[in-house]
Amino acid sequence: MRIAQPSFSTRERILGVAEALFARHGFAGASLRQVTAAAKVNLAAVNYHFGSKESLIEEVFRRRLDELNRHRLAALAEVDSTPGHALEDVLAAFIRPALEQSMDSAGGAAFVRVLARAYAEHDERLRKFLSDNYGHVLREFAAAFSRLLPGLDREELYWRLDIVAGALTYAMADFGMIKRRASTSEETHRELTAEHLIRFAAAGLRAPGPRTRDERRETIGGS
Amino acid sequence: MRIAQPSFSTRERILGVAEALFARHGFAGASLRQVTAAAKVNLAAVNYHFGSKESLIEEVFRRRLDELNRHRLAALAEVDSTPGHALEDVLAAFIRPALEQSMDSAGGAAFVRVLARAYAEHDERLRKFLSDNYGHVLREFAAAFSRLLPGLDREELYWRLDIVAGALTYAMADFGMIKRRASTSEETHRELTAEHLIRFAAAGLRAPGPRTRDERRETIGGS
DNA sequence: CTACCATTCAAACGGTCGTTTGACAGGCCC
DNA sequence: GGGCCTGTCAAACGACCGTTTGAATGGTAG
Repeated sequence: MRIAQPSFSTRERILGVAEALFARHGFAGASLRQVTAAAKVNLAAVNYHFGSKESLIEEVFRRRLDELNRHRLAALAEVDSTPGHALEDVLAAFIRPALEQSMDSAGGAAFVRVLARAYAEHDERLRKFLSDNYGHVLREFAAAFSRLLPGLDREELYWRLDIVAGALTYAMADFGMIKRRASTSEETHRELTAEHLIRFAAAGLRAPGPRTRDERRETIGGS
Repeated sequence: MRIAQPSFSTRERILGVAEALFARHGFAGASLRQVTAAAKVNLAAVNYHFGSKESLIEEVFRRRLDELNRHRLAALAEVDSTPGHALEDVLAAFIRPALEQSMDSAGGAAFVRVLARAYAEHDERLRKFLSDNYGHVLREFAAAFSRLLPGLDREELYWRLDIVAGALTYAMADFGMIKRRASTSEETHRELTAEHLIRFAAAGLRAPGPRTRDERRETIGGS
């Protein structure tokens, strides 16, 4: 596997390789020696350019999250300005940029695993860092969803968006047992994943609220 | 935080503490020295009782997964033998035991983070181990779901179950932004989570299939 | 009591870790 | 030219890692 790209600067090569190795072995599991060796740079270069391993980790996050957030907000803005847009369109604006980045050729695939790992690490420092970069995006989307789901109160909506985010994170990191068949390309697989997620999430978001439980009976009794 | 419980055997104390520390710092991040110190046992005890750190990790998994699978299958068997049971009941058999374990007082809470971490680690060895212990349970549930959703073909069902598993894992590990309020007890919070997950997942599973996309229009066009 | 066995223990093994150091090279401005 | 800043490099620092060793411990069977 090609990791180092000598045409890039030392700093960028470190970032790219670190992303790939953090994804594969975790933050604690990937050592600076592995990173610098794979990037074909000197060991001391990390501490020179980033100060510490911890700062390197943060920089790996910042680079990708800035890009993802830009794409998401741009997609949301376009959807929002389209009259008569549907719930599925807002979901697509949230889900598609993430999946696209998760399968982009230049290392984005690695990053989503890094992101999933960060969630798993459950580190408070890192969580705050993510919330700072992520929070306002999620709030904007919540507002867009709220406009399309006027019957849903705020708390109920946040519950459901939380579930959507969970399913998306899981899908991006390719955790599940659904394996891409060798016959289907990455793009096709991404498109399939996006369609399934959007369809599932739209139905889930539209589900009847907790109070009006009676409406379920007619559907349940069916078979 | 109380970790060591001197009344338990050395072996069990190591397992409990290891679970807690793996959850907090990861498999690579938690050292045997930290584990043995917190468990108040000798450093060599791990290699004596488990052979290696790797085997200790596997044992941490086996202990909890055996219990979880037993509960899930028992709940499924009871649901299956109830005439006229609903999709929500099968979902409850899948989701409730997991959430119960994730909030049980004796360290189960830590385990789900360990589980989430294992997913994130994406290690092939560990993944196979999980699939061996997990696979047949998931297949049984898939069959039960299939009976209640006769219109859904096999592949579509697996896609959706994958999404449910993702949302459940995410919810168990408490990744999301929905925070339990100080006023609500753990049990109440667990019950709320279960209800939301079940309602959301039931709607997602019942969503119209990919072929018959036209049916969505009436729902979308609404607002 | 003796012999045995499972268990615990302190100590040490070789290795790898993140970080620091000081020397060295080259471009750039004065 | 000389001084300076940026970047790279090999080497070393102390700390911590998983594992192994061999002796000590204590209960139990013969």
